[in-house]
Amino acid sequence: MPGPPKRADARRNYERILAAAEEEIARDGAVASLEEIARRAGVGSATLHRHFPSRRALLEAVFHDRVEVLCLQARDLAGAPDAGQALADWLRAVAVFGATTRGLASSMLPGVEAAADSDCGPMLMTAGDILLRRARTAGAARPGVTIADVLTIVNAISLATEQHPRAAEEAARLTTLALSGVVSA
Amino acid sequence: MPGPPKRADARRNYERILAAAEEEIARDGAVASLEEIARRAGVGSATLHRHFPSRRALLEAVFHDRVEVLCLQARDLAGAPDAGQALADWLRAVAVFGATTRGLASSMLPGVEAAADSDCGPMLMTAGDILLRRARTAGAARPGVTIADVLTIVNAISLATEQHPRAAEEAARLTTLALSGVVSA
DNA sequence: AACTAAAGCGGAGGGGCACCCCACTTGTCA
DNA sequence: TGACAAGTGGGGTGCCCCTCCGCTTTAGTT
Repeated sequence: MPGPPKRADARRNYERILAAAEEEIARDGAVASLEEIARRAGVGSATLHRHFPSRRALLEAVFHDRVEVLCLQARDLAGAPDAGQALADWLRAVAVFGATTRGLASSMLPGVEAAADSDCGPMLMTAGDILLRRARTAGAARPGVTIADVLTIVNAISLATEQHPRAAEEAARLTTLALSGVVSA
Repeated sequence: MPGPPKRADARRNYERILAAAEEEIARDGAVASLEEIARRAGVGSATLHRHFPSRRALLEAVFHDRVEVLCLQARDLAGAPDAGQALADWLRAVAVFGATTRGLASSMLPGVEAAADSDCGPMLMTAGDILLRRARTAGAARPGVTIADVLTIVNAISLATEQHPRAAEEAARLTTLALSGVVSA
C-alpha cells in the first residue's frame, strides 16, 4: 500500500529488501525469516518493518509483478476460440505458478490480516472473471460457480502440491481433475 | 509412534499433555505454542518434547481418535446403495471435518517431517479406497483417479476454507464442486 | 520393607525470531 | 549552506523451540 517511498536512499533500501526477500522466499517459502531478509539486504530490521508493516505486505510486493504477468496471460486467452479450454488452461497456469512459487499460495489464503493491503487476490479475480464469463455464455462452465470458488480451489491445490517433487506436473494434473470432476453421482 | 509410555506417572503426563494440546490447538490451530501446552498441562517443556518428538507427532496423536471415527463412517457407507453418492458424502464429511477442526488440514500436508510417524493420512486412504473402488466398478468414478488424488484435493479445500466464517458449509460446497467438475471442456 | 537401577522429570540456558523505541544520520529544498 | 523532516539501525523485550543434565519417582527384587 505505501508504495515505493520518496527519498532516494529509502527507495534504494526498499528495492534491496525486495530483492533479498525474493531470494529468501524462494528458498524458505512464506515463512522466511524477516530478520534474515533484512540482514541480506544490508539494512536494519526496523527499516524492513517500516517499509513493509506486515509479512503479508512484503509477500504481496514480492509477488505483485509475477501475478500481473498471469493476468496478462488471461487477457490473451480471452480471444481464444474455445472458451472452456481457455479457462482451463489459464487455471492450470495459475495452479502451476502457485505450486512452483514457494510461499505464494499460502499468502493468498484469507488470513487474519487480509483486509486492507490485499492486492494479488483481487487482481487474479478480475482477470479470471472475464474467462469464466466467456466460458459460461459458451455453455462450457457450470452456472452458479463464481471465479472466487474456482480460484479458491486452484489455490488450495497449489498449496497442497507445493512440496511435491514434481510440483508443477502434480498441480496441473489435480487442477484438471478438479475442473472436470471425479464422480458422476 | 512411541504410543502411551509405560510408567504410571509418564502415562498420566502423556494424557495431560494430550488434553491441554486439544484445547490449545482448537484455539490456535496447528501453530499453537508448545510451551503454552506444556504450561497448561502442568509439565516441563522437556517432558512434552520427550513424549512428542515433533509438533507433527503431537498433532497426529490429538487427531487420531477423530480420524478413526471418519474411517468407521466410511465402512458404514460401504454398504450404501448408490456407490457414487456414498463416496461423495464421505468426502464431504472429510472436508467439513478438516475445515472445522483447526490445524488438522495443515498437519495432513506432506511436510518435511512426514515420513516415519505419519498415521492419519494412511488411515483415511485405506478407508476411502474402499469407497472409491466401489464407485469405480459402479461406473460412478472416473477411472485413473486414485484415492490419494481425491483426498489431496479435499484436504486442500479444508485448508483453504478453514478460516471462512461458515467453514463447514463452504468446505462442503467446494468439495461438491470439485467432485462434479466446473468446466465441461 | 528396603534397595537399586532404570525411567522419567523439569528448570535453566542457548539460539532464533518479530517487533518497537529512540538517539542519530542523511537527503532535500529554500 | 543551513535547517528540518525523513529515514535509519542497534539494541531491547518478549516469545518461541529445543536440549542438556542433575534430581525425583517408579517398579521390580530380595
